[in-house]
Amino acid sequence: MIELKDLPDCPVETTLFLISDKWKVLIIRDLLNGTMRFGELKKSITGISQKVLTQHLRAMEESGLISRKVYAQVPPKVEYTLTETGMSLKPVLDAMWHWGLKYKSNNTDNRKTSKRD
Amino acid sequence: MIELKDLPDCPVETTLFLISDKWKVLIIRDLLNGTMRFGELKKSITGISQKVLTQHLRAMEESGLISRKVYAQVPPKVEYTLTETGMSLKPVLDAMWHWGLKYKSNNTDNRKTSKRD
DNA sequence: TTCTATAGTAACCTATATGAAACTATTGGA
DNA sequence: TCCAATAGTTTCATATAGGTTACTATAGAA
Repeated sequence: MIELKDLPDCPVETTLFLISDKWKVLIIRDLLNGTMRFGELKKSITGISQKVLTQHLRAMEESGLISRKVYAQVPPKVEYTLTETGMSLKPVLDAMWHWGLKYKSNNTDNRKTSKRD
Repeated sequence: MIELKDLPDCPVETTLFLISDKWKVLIIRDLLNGTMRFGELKKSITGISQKVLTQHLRAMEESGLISRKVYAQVPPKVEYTLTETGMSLKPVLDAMWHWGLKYKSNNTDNRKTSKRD
């Protein structure tokens, strides 16, 4: 379990400590829409390898962002769900969503009105 | 200059494309309080090396997040300031700030009420 | 009996990020 | 004359992240 003393003083850094990672943010983005199985995550997150996905899921479980539920069946079925803590990251992701949209639309506008290329 | 076609479809990924990086976020955190000189940033961001700071500042200039102003004097004086685009990341950083605070306080509470260690 | 599906793990290799240290330019001051 | 100060750049070494492939378990279906 992560301990308080391991966390940076600055709250922004604390957040970065837990999710300053492209893959983790993308996992959260997907799980915000609900529980997913391992294979679904792998399909959904373009470019992630099985190893890296597993590593990040383990780390996020460790820091209390997601929970892992194993079904005792064959072939295996494992479901990942955001914990309340993980869910509470929604405002962060929302802010990123809005900013990303705006950045792209600004880029478009600049291109239209720009005098040089 | 970064072009629209280089950006991912998902707005969250677009944001990550530009700031999914601990150092960049910390630079933005500092510059949200106003213009800073190179040396001030270096002092303020614990653990960053000169080389890495320079690299990230260059990249952020490239993506239009910050502007760089060189004063023609010796010893050199270079100031970095968030552009409007960079400034518009404040809601993202704010959300991270709040979340970081909450995560830490939850961690404290859990520790107090937890039955096992 | 052999294949399929799923969620991994393990070993090995490569790529990327970062760190450390030396070096640069230039002016004013001791 | 030589040093301090600032904002770098360059080179080389290392650390961390990620990629690839092979391997595992096991119930049920063909």
